[in-house]
Amino acid sequence: MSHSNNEADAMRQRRRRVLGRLFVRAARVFQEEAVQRIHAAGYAEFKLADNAVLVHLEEGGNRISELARRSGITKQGISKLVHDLERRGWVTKVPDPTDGRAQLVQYTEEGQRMLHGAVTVVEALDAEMIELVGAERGEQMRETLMELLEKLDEQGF
Amino acid sequence: MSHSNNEADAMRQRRRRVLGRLFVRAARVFQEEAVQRIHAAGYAEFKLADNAVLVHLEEGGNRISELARRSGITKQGISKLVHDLERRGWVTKVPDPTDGRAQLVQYTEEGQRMLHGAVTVVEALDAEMIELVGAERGEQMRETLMELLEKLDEQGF
DNA sequence: GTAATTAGTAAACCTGGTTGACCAATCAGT
DNA sequence: ACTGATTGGTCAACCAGGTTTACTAATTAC
Repeated sequence: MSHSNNEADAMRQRRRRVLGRLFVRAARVFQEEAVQRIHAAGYAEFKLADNAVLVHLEEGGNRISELARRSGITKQGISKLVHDLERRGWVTKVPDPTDGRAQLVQYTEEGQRMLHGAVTVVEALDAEMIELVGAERGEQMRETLMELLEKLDEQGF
Repeated sequence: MSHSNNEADAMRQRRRRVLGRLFVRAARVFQEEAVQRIHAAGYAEFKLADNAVLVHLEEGGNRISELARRSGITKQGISKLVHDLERRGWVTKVPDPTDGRAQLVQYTEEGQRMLHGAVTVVEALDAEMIELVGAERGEQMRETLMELLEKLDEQGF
């Protein structure tokens, strides 16, 4: 008799299956591995927080306040992060011709190279993970996850 | 013609489907909603970081160093967090009878009530999310996710 | 018994933010 | 054209959730 004793054991078992825990662990593993590989690809100064800006940069540049709105971080926070990214040579600020108060944050050429490298790394990691559970189940999971997020959004979560 | 212009657009589309992003967003939504509901359930002092300790506490208590190992946080970090949880009345430290250096962190009764409330909230939220995509696809996603994490673990990620 | 190890704490620091105060440019209403 | 309100951005002070470094006390290995 495997003396799995009481109800407390069963509870612990149930808690390990909760979506929240699974999402958090999966996110953490993915992010840590991605950052490590980006470092290994020659961009040792990359850090996770950079994504708050980099992910939203579009051709032509974006304003700090827009980046703040999109990323959910205060504009003061973004302002500091952009300054740091400038220092590292990955973005620059140019005056917005249409508004004298504003500045547009844009990738430098080196920044674009870095982005390209990072995207390549991330897509490879994505493919590896899908493969670990098989293409069919993996893509099914992706679709379900996307639908879940969409519904959560609709639902105001 | 919807002038979806160039390849940059396609790239942005692809990047939005990447597992990393999906995991991170799902984790964030789940956690924020769970914390909010735990607050609403009467435990306004609960914070996310508490999980690093609470999730690992077992009957009979655990040592700080053990909690540190399990949670991946330094024992100094855990030490401070435990102190804070003590202040809030949810855990106590009792001397370990088998080792004069050690102390065992245990739930107080109020702490157990809080835990029970939190678990209830989290399980309800889990069920709601599963329902949003339908029980079948939801449970399939959960199983795939669990298998993925197991394989990632085996694989040393 | 002494040396090395382990449990825990304290202090100083770092990162990734937040809030509050402010200036300069723009816009809205008259 | 003027004034008041709004918007874009920065600076400084602070905060949370950690980490590193340095240390003491108890235990274990020989």
